[in-house]
Amino acid sequence: MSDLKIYDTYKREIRVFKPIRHPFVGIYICGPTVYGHPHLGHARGPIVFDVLHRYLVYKGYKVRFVRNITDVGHLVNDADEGEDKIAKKARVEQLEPMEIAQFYTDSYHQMLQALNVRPASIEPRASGHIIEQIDMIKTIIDKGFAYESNGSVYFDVMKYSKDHDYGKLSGRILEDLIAGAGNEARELEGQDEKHHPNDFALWKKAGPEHIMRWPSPWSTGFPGWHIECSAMSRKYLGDTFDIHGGGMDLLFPHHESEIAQSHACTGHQPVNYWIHHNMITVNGQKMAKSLNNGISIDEFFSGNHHLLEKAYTPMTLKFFILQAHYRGTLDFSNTALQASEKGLNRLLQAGETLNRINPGNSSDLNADTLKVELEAALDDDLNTPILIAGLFDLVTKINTIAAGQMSIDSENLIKLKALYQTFVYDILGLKNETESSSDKVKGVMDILIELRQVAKQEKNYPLSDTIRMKLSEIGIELKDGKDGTTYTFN
RNA sequence: GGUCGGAUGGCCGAGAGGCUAGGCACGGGUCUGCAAAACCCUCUACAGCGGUUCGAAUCCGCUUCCGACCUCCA
Repeated sequence: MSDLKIYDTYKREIRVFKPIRHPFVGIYICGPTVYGHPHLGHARGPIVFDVLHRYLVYKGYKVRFVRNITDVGHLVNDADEGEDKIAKKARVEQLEPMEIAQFYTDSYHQMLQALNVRPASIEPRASGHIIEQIDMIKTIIDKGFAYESNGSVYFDVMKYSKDHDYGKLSGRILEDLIAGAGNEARELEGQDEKHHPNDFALWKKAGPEHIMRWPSPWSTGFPGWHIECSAMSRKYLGDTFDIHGGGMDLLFPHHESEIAQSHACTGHQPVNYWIHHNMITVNGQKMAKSLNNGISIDEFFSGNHHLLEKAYTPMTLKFFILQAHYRGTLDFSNTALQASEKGLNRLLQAGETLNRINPGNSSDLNADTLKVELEAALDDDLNTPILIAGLFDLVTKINTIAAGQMSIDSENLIKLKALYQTFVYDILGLKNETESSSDKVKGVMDILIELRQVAKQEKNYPLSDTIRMKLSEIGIELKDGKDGTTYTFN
């Protein structure tokens, strides 16, 4: 099997993936902040990294997949100031902060399940790792890269920069950050607590309005946003681990700060491969509340949104996302979604056609060659569009065989079935969403099809068409083929 | 203002010096009582202007337009 090559944001090049300790692979993905229902954009990361996860398992690696839940520390206006998002929501709705975090965590999990995303090995919560975060902050202070100021603790970016590359991951130059054109208007409370404007908070002293608060050596307060990922990834994956993933929008300041904190704390680069996926756009622009183009996952699946012409299934969304490369932006549109819906249907349909094929004596295709081609697509920086193109070539071949214009021997047929199972279902994680029929339903369908067949033979077309139409109305499609009638549930 | 990325056929989207995506839509055909499905055929594009090259969508330069990040963000 050839090597997986993946684009590393830090080194800015495609690199061959080599785990630190073969065959173990540690992956950390930045999960959601649970203060609202997930929207369309939240689906991309889990889907992309799920394919990575599944493909690594396919390649024989033992993967520990960690995806966190941020349930503290994110602030409304600014990384260092303002109200905690979760605490704010709590006051508005008069609920316990943890109740809200739980509610939206469940909502997020429902999305993952609908999208057939494999569960994480560990799903740590920031609120459950306050001790680890405080510990890490202590170490960073001891090593001289952070200082306390009025009960809060800040990371000393200038000091860190003397011997380290702050800004390398996100391609930022410290001087530009300091100049910060466009940032002049920012008037931040507590900015005077910092030695330097670029310093970021590791611990914040809580004002009386903060409901979520924990004791610490410096004050009763709460951890800064970035420290949770550093503390949790270190706890479960070690000082240096294989892969860290997330959205491109997290590059700065979040991931940049993570590197700084972890490096300052442990003396090691925390991550070997940084993988970032791009954003989903609507009419060429990122989804944002101010543009009123945000579509929640629920709205998407129900079709209940002014930008949606109809409801789309989770698998349609997944397939739509997988038809584009993860590093490019992906523009949402109804026509594109509907194209994906039909394409997916064709792909899944061919999988069933495959089960009806009878092997012949000779073979017009070689399953081993196909396998190599499909793997090559994913090895090339997880190029799912190419993989899918290859699968559609397969669809054409399967259909041609089914139509009797090509043949396949039993050995290749068995391999082909396995190939289809592996790539379509196991790696891409697609599944058939139509209801599976019980034996009884199957029996009823057989009776109906037989009755209709009789009607057709008697040229009683009004009756046969009525049967077909009525079934269609309840979502069952009849298709008359050469070898009899088949049906699909819509 | 700074940094980084884009501009591909009707739409979505790969590719990345000579071959060629793929899906959907459109048009024609085979099959069929009709329909659907399936299959076959057709549709040959790379923002503009220069340059490098035997050859450029792909490399270089300039221009125009678009986006992301710089603040919470998947």
